[in-house]
Amino acid sequence: MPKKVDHQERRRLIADALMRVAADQGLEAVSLRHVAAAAGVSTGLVQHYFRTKDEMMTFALSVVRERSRTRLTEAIGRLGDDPPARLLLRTLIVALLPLGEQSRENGRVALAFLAYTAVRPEAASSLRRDTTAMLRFIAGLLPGPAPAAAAANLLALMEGLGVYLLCGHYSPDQALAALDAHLDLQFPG
Amino acid sequence: MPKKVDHQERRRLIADALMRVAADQGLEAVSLRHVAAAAGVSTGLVQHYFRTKDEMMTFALSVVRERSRTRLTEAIGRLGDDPPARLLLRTLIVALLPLGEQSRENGRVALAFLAYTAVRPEAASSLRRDTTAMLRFIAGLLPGPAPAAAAANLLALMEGLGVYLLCGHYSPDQALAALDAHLDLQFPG
DNA sequence: CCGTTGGCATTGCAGTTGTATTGGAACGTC
DNA sequence: GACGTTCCAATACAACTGCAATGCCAACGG
Repeated sequence: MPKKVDHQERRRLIADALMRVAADQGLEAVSLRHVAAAAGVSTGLVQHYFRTKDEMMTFALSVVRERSRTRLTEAIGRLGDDPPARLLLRTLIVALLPLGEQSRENGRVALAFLAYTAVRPEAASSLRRDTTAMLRFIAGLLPGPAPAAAAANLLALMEGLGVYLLCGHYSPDQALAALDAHLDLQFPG
Repeated sequence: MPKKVDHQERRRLIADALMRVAADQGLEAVSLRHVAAAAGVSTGLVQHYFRTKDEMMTFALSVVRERSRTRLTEAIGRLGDDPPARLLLRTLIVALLPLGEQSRENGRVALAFLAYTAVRPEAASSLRRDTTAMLRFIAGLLPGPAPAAAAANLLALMEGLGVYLLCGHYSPDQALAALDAHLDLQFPG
């Protein structure tokens, strides 16, 4: 059975093209042909690696999540061992906010998928798991009497800042100022 | 020139149908025919009142904004004169959060439009004006040395809570707890 | 060396899309 | 009552969609 190409790599290449299309024309513009054209391949190839469009979408969503995860672990890794909680949290959030150019692209796609999953509950479970994991992690770092509520607070703040950044309602400076103001409240002294 | 029907009312009826479709199948499912079917009218009628699909979308977006505005002013109106700042802010935010059933529907459409405008900058300006107006209003109510940052903070928190509520990541109780925790920080004493 | 198998391009198809066009019914104005 | 205008339904059309079917080509196992 001859197998020369790396299946996973091809899928990732296609998902990349999908994200490029989705990032600057929206998820509605994502079609087999558009994605294939953006990837510089034939639609047959796309069909070969994804039996259905939904399969392709699901995979692309997993790539989006993976990218965020990667950015997060790298940023935290750069901090060294046992950083102070406030710095750790700030780094975590800054890493996930769409501040740079390619993180903006990722964010746009993530926002599109958010609206997408709001309508397709079967695809929402993975995202939900991500946020509950984040919630637990953040709650473990926060001082105060009610870390769970404070964690939900901080995570929602991050999400809102991300949305407003993507839509151009907030400037990066504004967003960071708001974040720091919040951390000032959360870490008194 | 015979004019028997109320132009604005018809447009609103169509926009209602559009929002119903968008709320439970997403914006991608919004087509002239679907909207017409949901409204129980012919596609010709839809075309008669909106020369193009984009015109229909833009109008629907304005209806979404208007609905939020109405809910907001009604909730604040119920408060009477000169309510304490914290109560006023909480009421404002609770009114805009997708907690009830029909406010969830509105929220879903709003979220879909958020992703929509993230890709079509020409449609984003009205939303941007809304948030800057909100920012100014909230900043005027907040104590502390940096009300602007605190306002951006609070508004982003609201947006994030809304998103997580719509996606089912947060329960209403969680969201309200997070909100109150934040207000506790913002209004010490 | 040859058949089999995976990789991929091409084409076809039925269904949906936005929009333009056509036609007629209902109505106010003269 | 005739006329013009508005309202709306029906249909036509080209472009696009997801998907299936087909066929060619290279590569590997026997």
